[in-house]
Amino acid sequence: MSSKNPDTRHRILEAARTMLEEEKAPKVRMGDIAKAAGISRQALYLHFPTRAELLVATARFLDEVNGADAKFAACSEARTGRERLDAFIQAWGGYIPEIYGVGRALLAMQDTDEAARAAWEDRMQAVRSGCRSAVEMLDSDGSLCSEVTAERAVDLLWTLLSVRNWEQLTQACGWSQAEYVREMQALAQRALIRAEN
Amino acid sequence: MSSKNPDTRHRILEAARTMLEEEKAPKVRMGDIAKAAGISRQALYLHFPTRAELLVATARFLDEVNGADAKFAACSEARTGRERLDAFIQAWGGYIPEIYGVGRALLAMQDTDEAARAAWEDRMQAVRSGCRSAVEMLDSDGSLCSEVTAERAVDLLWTLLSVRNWEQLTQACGWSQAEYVREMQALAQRALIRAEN
DNA sequence: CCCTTTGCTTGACACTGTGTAAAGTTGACA
DNA sequence: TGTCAACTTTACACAGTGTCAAGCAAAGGG
Repeated sequence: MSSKNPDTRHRILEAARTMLEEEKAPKVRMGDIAKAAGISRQALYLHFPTRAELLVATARFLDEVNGADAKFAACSEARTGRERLDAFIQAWGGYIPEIYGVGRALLAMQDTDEAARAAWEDRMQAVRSGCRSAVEMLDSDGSLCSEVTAERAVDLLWTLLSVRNWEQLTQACGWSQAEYVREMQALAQRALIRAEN
Repeated sequence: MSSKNPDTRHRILEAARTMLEEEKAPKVRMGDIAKAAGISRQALYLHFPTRAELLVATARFLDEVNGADAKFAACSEARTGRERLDAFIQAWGGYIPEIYGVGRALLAMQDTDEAARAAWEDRMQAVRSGCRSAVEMLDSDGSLCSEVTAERAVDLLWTLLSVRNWEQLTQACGWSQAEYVREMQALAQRALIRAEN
């Protein structure tokens, strides 16, 4: 639509990706990204009208580069609910650190920018639908814990796997990624899967 | 130290409390609070040097007014680990909505303001120590799930009970406060308590 | 009754970051 | 040679935080 040189656009996205990988993603400014892309701030606005839109585009770009969709899709090859749950949590454990920086930046502006909030929510639908498919399989499997409805279980799982949780457990509690994934697999199993009696 | 009229200070805190109770706490500005307190913006800065410090003071004020400490302390009267876990989750379920607004405001600026981040973390120590005492009792009780260490369980519980989770489940998933507390009690029990065999 | 201090007021302003506007430059292409 | 597209530079509006300086009004002591 409004974009000009697709090459420049690509350079911007690459620059944004690199910048936003770093620790302090929410502090990355438009000017920083422009400088890293080797263009002026105004040229940046020619390609992306707002910061939120640039961040969203970067998130999409990241997903594309990392083949996020394919990784999630691969989970549906699992043949039991339990396997799918594990596969999904594993996939998610790899996904979150990939988009962590951009996600943090987007989340940080969600209070002031409704578009950013909606965009991030939209982004998270991939994760949420992964939760849903895992839980549905548990349900049809008969392995879903009888004390929880499928709908409830989706919400719970989705919340357990939110970026915020990841953040809290890795940063404040010092958990490693591997620990986190393992622990969440165990937690989800204990909380969602019918106890074998 | 720097404070002048303690009466004015109190009026400010009351005004801040009221303003921050509302939906869009992170958007509440210094000027808004000053106006609500019936003073000028500059007078506000005479009492609280930064926005972060005002928010922290407001949080403390809220805790005091609501007798938060007493409510958490009452949990230790429980005589079994299970009871204490339930009592604590119940207390927490009442606490979070009380400080929700201020907490949201503080969390929203944690990326740009290190002081705000540290202050909120500090505030959350009350909740975290509640988690610790509940888990410790489960542990000495013999009712803690054998698959998880006590330290791990504290981290997990703390994360389950974070404001962000509350937020996600109530806002995005439409859960009510009562549902949330009930469901978290159940989840914590399934995830942390040894299965009766 | 004056005089000082205290607590606040008003008005101006620096600073940061986003986003807009306008005019100038450069290179490709016809 | 002329024109168009993509980008540049400079300037600026706007919002919000925090600072500074001068003024004012009331309380209280000499």
